[in-house]
Amino acid sequence: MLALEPLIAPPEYEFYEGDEAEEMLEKALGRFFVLYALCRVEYEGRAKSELDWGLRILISKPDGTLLIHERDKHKPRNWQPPGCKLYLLRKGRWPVLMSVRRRPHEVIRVVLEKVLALLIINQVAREELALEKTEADLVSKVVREPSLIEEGLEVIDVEHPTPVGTIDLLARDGKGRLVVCEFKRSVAGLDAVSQLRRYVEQMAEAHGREKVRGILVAPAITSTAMRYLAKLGLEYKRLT
Amino acid sequence: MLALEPLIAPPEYEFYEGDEAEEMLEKALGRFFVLYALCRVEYEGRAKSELDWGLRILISKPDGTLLIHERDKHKPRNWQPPGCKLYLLRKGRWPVLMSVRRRPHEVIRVVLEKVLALLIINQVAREELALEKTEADLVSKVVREPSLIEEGLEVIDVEHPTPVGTIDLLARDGKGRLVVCEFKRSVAGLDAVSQLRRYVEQMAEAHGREKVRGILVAPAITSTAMRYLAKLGLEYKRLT
DNA sequence: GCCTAGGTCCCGTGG
DNA sequence: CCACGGGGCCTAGGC
Repeated sequence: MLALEPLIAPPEYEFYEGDEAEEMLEKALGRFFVLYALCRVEYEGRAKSELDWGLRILISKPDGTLLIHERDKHKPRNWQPPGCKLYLLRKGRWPVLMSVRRRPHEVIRVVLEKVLALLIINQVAREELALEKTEADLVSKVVREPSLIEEGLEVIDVEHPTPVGTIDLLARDGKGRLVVCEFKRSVAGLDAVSQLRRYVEQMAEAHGREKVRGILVAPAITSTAMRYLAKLGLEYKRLT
Repeated sequence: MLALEPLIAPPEYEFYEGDEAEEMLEKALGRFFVLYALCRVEYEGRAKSELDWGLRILISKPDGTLLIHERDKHKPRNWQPPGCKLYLLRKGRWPVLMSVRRRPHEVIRVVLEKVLALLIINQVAREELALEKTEADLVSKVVREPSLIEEGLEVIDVEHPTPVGTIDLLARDGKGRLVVCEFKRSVAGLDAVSQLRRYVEQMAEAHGREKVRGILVAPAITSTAMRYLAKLGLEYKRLT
């Protein structure tokens, strides 16, 4: 049985470079692999960055995803999304991993000085079903039980398309007025109010402003958003 | 010299479990480590998910970041941001890695059936300086050269605070009118128009609508956004 | 701590 | 293919 011990804290003075490193990486291309290496990283595309020599963790997935992580933070320091192509080339004595995205055109080059660890993985789980409490769940809750917003409400449509975007839920109240509902699963901010306003004014064009109400439905709302909402004659309904 | 070979494609029938696995993981806690394991993942917090038994890659950083990657996609399947606490516990014969976030309260539990590989890393690069072409760069370009927007423009303020958000750039035109500029580094959409409108109307309250112009500055704009913009009497200036 | 806004956002969905 | 909007968004910056 192969010991897993060597996987624990490989001493820093052990590594591969040059031809040796290139050979190892050749086996990895197209597979799921994790690389721990001393490298330089250049990115150019919509934005641009350069990372000087440093020890980094690189993850490459067969779907074209590339992630370059440093010591801190959730987000990778540099990355490439699925669909990109990975190439192995040479720059002087250094092997270089190059990932290319077509649209928009973006390139990452990882120049490898020392490969400290390479883990090539044969099998990784794919996406499976998993439940979540999303905004859509909140909407369907209201579709089933419109009185959660207010008594006498009647649902007309969900995901209702307009020239200025899609209305989460469209309804009619007890007095026959249209009710535009915008849902937020979390704290609603200024952007949510602006969104709701766009939809309300769009509907008002056909029906008249006095015949249209707008309700922001969310578990909470920021104070500035609340003030802005009130000023526009729109409403807020707390719903968790 | 420790061979790196064992790091390459460890056969699937080699693994640690139970006590052995727990011992290995104890050494890893608090360090930067990469784990390849057969595991089950439960997440509960703002949302909720459950992943059935599967082979996954788990990255844990000393800053509390936890990332659980599957075969595809850029984003981790489950994660925890920096600042979370990681604990190692036991559930029956299974070691469990539990990561806890305080606010909002969120928990991830990774139940470990088999540890196939564990890479504990001593040193990883931290954030370094790196240039980028951001929206801020676009703004400063205009601050230095206001004629890029139009002749006779005079910059009054940048990052100008208002009760409904922060105006990217505030200026005065040749005819003494206020000019509110909203910048987008990429294609501007409906949201950008709504944002600009909020600011323009805010400034109009003090100065009168006819004394205030609003310009959306971006390399491109969607057609729906352009229509909405025109309807509101706002302007678009292409700038890359 | 709250709140705003950007991001190489990614990602799904619908036209 | 574009475009819109959500996200457990994350992250930075201001107050």
